[in-house]
Amino acid sequence: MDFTSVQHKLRNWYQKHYRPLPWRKTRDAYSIWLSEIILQQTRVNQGLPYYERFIQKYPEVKDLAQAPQEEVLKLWEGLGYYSRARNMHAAAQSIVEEHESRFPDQYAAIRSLKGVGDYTAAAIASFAFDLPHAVVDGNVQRVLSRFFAEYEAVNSAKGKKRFQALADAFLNTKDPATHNQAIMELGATLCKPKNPECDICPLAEACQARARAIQDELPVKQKKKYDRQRYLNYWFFQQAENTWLQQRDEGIWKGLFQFPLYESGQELTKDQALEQLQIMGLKSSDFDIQRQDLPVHKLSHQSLFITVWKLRLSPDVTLREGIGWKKVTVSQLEDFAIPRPLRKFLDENQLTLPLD
DNA sequence: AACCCGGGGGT
DNA sequence: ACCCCAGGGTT
Repeated sequence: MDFTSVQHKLRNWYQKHYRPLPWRKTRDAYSIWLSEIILQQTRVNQGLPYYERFIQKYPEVKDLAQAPQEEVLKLWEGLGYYSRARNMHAAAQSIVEEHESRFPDQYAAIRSLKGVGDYTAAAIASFAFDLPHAVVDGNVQRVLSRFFAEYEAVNSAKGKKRFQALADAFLNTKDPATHNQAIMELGATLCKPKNPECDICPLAEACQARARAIQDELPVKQKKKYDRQRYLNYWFFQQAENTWLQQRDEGIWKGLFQFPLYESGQELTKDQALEQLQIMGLKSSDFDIQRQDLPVHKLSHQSLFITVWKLRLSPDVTLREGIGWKKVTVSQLEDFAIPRPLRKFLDENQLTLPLD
């Protein structure tokens, strides 16, 4: 099938309506890579300030490679999916070591970088080097599913192959960079999940979903995940100006810092909390205790019920520290990468700290 | 194939 | 309350 005509309509539309985003003003592969990692599962408006901060702090790949991981995580704080930051950091170091600090310019080498999958590799290859690789992200899946009235589920193994094949066939190989940008921009601004603006869509005439009025049925997605409920109890010890942190070593928020954690199967009563503290070697006369339940932290796949137990320790008590605990002053807390709900807790309690 | 990994904004 | 976002890695 010949897509020349619609490709040109798409391209013309894009050149007239695109949003002037900072990573669209450069051909620098490092900058483009940085933007693509930040934008994975992240809206443009949410990622923008982070992109500016990273470029400012790490102008070149070598700067990122040389930074301490905890500094990178701190800069990433609040953006979520922290493995992106860890992988990006490791990839920067591999570029320095294996590519002489030059960002690789071949698709296979780009694709082999940590944290770079099919989408991101195609994006970098086309945007930075004009290589003819078609991107397939959520926007593209939506546009193509409608344009071709394709009912195969976008998240099944078969569907992924199918949509990559459609994207490959639709790609304008004479200007893959603009084509890729354009189809994503169309999905982001006109061909939206709900209420697509078909009236002003450059692909409207050839769109099969529009012809059949089935835009709302597409794209098809396979079932959702169940919602796990977890109960996180944080011991916010305070003794004079000191408090304690521990670094997470697995699962959600890996690498970030939190107060010492006790996770329970259900919401903890005060008596149960006191029992746990006793197991940790504390007598009830050693501290004042006050609980604060944080707003339920809802994620795409789990709900976190977080309780912060504020514990003011007597000056003469020696806390028996757990493995990996770290004693810091309350004023140092701002220097650590801390999960969003705990950071909010700290921000909102700032005025009352320390608790005497 | 199924599951894990954050946080926020639109509807 | 639910959906989705410039997805990728692990099991």
